Amino acid sequence: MNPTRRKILAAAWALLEAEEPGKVRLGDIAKQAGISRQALYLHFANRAELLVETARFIDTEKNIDGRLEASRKASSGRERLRAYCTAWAGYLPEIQGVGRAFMAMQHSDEDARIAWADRMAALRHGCAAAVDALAADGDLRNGLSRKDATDMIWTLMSLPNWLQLTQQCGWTQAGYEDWLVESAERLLLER
Amino acid sequence: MNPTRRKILAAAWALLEAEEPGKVRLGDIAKQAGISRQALYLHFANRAELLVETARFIDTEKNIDGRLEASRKASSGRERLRAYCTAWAGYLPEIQGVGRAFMAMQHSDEDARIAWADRMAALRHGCAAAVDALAADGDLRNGLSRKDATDMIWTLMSLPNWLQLTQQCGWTQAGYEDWLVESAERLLLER
DNA sequence: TGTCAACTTGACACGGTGTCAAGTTGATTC
DNA sequence: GAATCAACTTGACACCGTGTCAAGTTGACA
Repeated sequence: MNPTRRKILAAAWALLEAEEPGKVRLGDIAKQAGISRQALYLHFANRAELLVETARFIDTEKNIDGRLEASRKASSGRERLRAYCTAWAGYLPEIQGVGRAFMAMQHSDEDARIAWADRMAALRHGCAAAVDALAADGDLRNGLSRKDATDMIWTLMSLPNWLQLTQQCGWTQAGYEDWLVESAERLLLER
Repeated sequence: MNPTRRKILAAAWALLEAEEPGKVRLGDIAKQAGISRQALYLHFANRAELLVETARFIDTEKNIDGRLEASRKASSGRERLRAYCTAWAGYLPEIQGVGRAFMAMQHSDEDARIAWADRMAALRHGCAAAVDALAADGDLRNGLSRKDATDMIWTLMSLPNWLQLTQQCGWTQAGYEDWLVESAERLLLER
């Protein structure tokens, strides 16, 4: 990868983790990367695109796809649900900075809205796959449709929920993980 | 109440319900109220204060306090939990416009952040009271602390969750209400 | 007639994004 | 050694919404 581009993405990543993500300006990122603000526009069309690429950058650096993909190998639906929940729970703290920056832009920038929605759609596909595996095992709660089950767990896993529990309620990351797995099972499985 | 003030609040309310709340400008509200943009500042110091007062306005117009208070009268903890969940579920669609406007400001405006946090703190107090009632009845799930139970249900009830389920997943309001009550019970109660 | 409060019109500063234009610099190529 | 080219710099500026300031206008009431 282009070294300047890499410097910019690393700077964006670092700042979004360190500061209030909604308050990180493009000028701050440029300064952190050691270039001029205008040079950013030689590599990214606008703020939204920079955020998208930063998210992709983190994905590859942290091998996110591989981690999430691993849950596919689970033998049972229940096992798959657990694996997917823990993989996502481990992913969330990595991208929370970018995620919050996206959320801050949602209301003003259409591109940002779409980009974040895409990302959440990918998460939902994984949820749907886990639910399908549960249904195939006959483990899905009686009277619960696959769609509703998918919607529920997808909502449970959302970034705002993670933020509220870990940032506002003071839960540890481990506590959040346990809660997510257990809640998913309580809401989806027959007991 | 001062008639101009009332006109402004009604205009803000109407616009926040009708449009994308993050995109409603003060000028739009003024025009809708039939006054100049500057006249807004004769009644409210800034955007955040206008939103706060709009929320209070809706509260009194819809008798929100009374509705939420009614859940206190429940005889059992379980009944109280149900009543609080349904009361809040009925409240959410009323203030979703203002709520979204607040959420859009969270990242840029400290006043807005605090105002919304206050509101959510009030919701949490209600959650804690319901959890206490459950605990008094011995109905709280084994091994679940009151704080964790409160955090869980408080998070479940959040506006982002309502938005995701009803706006993105296409759930009906009734579907959301049923889900909230049932999920609260599944997560908090034994068995 | 005079006063006062509520409101209007119009101008402007501020901050962050994104654009435009005119350099500078260093490596490559003839 | 001169020309070229891409990457970058500096500096200016337009746009948008918020919030401020100043100078009118209007209508009620004394």
